[in-house]
Amino acid sequence: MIDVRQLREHADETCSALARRGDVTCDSQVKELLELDQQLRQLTARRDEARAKINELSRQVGQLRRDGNVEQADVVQAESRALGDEVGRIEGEHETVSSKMHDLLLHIPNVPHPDVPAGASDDDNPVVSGPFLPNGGLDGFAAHQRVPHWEIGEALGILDNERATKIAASMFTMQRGAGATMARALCQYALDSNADEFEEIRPPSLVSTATLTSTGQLPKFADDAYAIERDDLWCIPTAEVPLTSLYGGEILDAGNLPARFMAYSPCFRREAGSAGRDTRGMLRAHEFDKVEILALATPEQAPGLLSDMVTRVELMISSLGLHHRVIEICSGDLGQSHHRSFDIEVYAPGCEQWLEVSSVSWFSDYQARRADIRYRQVDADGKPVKGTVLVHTLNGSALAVPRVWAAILETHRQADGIVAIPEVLWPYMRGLTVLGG
RNA sequence: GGAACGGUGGCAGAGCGGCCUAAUGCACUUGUCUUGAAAACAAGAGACCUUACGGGGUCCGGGGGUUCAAAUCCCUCCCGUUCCGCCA
Repeated sequence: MIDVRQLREHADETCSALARRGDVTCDSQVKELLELDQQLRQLTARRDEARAKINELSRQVGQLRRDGNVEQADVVQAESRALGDEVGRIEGEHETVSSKMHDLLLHIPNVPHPDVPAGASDDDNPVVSGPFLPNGGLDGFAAHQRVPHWEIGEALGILDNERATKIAASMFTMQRGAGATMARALCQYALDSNADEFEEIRPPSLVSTATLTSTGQLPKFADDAYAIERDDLWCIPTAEVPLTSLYGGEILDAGNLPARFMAYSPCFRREAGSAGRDTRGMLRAHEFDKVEILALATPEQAPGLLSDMVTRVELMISSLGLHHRVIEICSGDLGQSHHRSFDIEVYAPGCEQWLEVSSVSWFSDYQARRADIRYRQVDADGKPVKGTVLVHTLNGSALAVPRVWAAILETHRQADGIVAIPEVLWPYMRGLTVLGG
């Protein structure tokens, strides 16, 4: 959520920053929020005043009873009871206003970073690095690379989506043999490559409603997540969800920032809005594996971490011999919680499209406010400063398995139909260096 | 899943309707003393909301209730420990 105090004091700036998203509802939402905020503060003041009076009167009642002055005690008691009723009424109003306000806050998006390029949709996202393609560009791929991975996978017996559909449902995938090994190798490789700075976590794959709300998936995108209603749990759509909430409700020491985590996890997505799209192969599935990297940082550390994380993903993709480009998400295409965001896309010559394999994002304090993750600052002498500050959160996929797996099949397919496994994966392949050899 | 007992400040741990504005100990911070440190002594110290910056309010696992008044009584949910059952 955005900062109500910031909004109150700099309403115009916030509104015009939000307007860059091109979402017309923001303006009225902000106005309504400010009104509710005003009401809430008045109600709080009235309630606190009445409560202070009750506390005072109750103290008197206790004293009077101890002194044996029953008559006077009854009088004061009656006065206090009347005030108690008054407090009850105010609290009722308070509750109504504050829940309205909270609901609104959960729907108002984050303020874009000033450097986010202007644009209306994903057509306006500029390429900021690359494209890194073979000589000849998109025409530089050989004919034997222009086979879609679902055909390659089936021919080599390493992809069996038909049976995945039989035992689960459509849009589930299944790799077999060396294909399954390579899927796992990719995770292992991604974890090992980031272990220099990121602590490995193996988080729960099911989380509570509160946890899924902290990262912004709820309440707005409930249809996209798998719910286990009987136990009031949700399947995580990404390890970002448990990792962000790792320190939810806690106060960290500035000395421990940035705190960096990485996790392998399965990811579950209902893909409610995209039925019938990308149904073939590995481009879109209800369940897939991913290694996520995430950082909790001070506002000062955040920009450097953002570019570091993008660079890490680029290096990983290059080391697999894949062709990529980095695009920046423009103001009109930015996700609700995002402050600034970059996508890393890999070119898949077989299905002839750029595949989004990672999205690295900076959330400013938007998620931290929801999840209540703060830190204590230290002064020049290293002594703790009074008060607390919200952390900034950043995250991105270090490696999303299915699309990378698909791009490897297509990019490294040789003239003989066999796929060369990238050398960096060899240590994890039990001696295999090719698929289908 | 069944039973019993628990959840209090950074930690440990008392309190079981009103002098709780939460004891005490440890840890912490600042003074005094000291060349410096330790020890001793003294004082202080949390979070959140609000403020006319004097204050005021909220927080004893969460929520609800009883009461003039709740850490304390009642209901409910969550979490923990131990025993039983079941399992990997």
